[in-house]
Amino acid sequence: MQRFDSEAMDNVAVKITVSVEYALQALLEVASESSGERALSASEISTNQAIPGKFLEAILRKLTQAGLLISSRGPHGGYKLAKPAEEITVAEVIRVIEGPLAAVGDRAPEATRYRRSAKNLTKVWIATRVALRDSLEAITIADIVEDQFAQNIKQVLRRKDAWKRRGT
Amino acid sequence: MQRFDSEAMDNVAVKITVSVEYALQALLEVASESSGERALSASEISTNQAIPGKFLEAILRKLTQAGLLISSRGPHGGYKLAKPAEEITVAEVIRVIEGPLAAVGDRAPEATRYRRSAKNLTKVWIATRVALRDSLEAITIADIVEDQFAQNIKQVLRRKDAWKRRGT
DNA sequence: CTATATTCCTACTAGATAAGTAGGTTACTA
DNA sequence: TAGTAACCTACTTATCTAGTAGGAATATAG
Repeated sequence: MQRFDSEAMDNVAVKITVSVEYALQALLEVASESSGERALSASEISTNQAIPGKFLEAILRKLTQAGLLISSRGPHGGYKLAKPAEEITVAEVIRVIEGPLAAVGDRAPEATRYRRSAKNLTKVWIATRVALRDSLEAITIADIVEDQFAQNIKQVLRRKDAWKRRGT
Repeated sequence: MQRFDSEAMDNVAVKITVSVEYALQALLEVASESSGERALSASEISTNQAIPGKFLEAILRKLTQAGLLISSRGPHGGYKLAKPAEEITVAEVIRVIEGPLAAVGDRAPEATRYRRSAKNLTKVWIATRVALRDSLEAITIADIVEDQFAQNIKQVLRRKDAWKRRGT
């Protein structure tokens, strides 16, 4: 199952939470059904993607309130995409579920201030945020469903070391 | 002081912790002094960079144990870089202090598995990790002290939107 | 050899966050 | 009007973050 060894691996710089995972799984499930105009219920998504039911409901509600999904109640109710899958980016989903893409302590990257020799640290955080944006804003729900990523992303995925861990 | 508004901003995808900030500030301080071969004490670093003393000590110890710093005790003791500042990358520092660069839930990106329409989600996490690596492994302590970043990083920093927040 | 400076080590803590669970309320529709 | 489904509020348990406290080991100067 290849989890990180519990020793010395407690923390991590970029942590994609399971909430974000679930949100994307749900959107992908809805997107792949959405051609038929049928609404997908929370419990269908829950069983199809193996996500705890009540937890998923909260996530779907967030996505609905943020305008990514449209919900309808009662029999044959459920969720549909509020806009084309081509227009929903991974970055957008993360921002809805977790907030800003990048933070340093609890400040925005451009709000950090350092003294003396550390003056230029802010530039590091800015560059990091840009790197993330360039990647996550370039990938849409439609791309993932259809396995049709942009050229630069495809190049990245072909790199031999991309799939290998560093260290340890 | 431009912190994130406490509403709806609790979480974040990429969180650089203050431990990592402190570690980099400390290394930068040591690097800028290190020309004179003088060792810098924890309390000097603490006051120069405004970092809580005892907290900093623990971080310096980690950096020492990981082989980034060399320590000496007693009067005139303190810390020096264990290798040239050009050979210490930001990615390396993050891995020492926090562990792996990227995690999804508590798994490594390549260890994630999804079903049905979510099959290709793993590729998203791989691409994200590569984006981070390309940025953070390209920046060294020397680059930051001297304000001499690589060309691609400099280009990124000149982009008009790099310094602006999205959303909100 | 002793006082002092400094790193090293262990333990504790308050508050926040992550990942759920439980139970009920509202709304739609057949 | 019965059942299906979304909606809402509250609670829980374990872990992590950003510290603090107090002392033990070690090197140097006089």
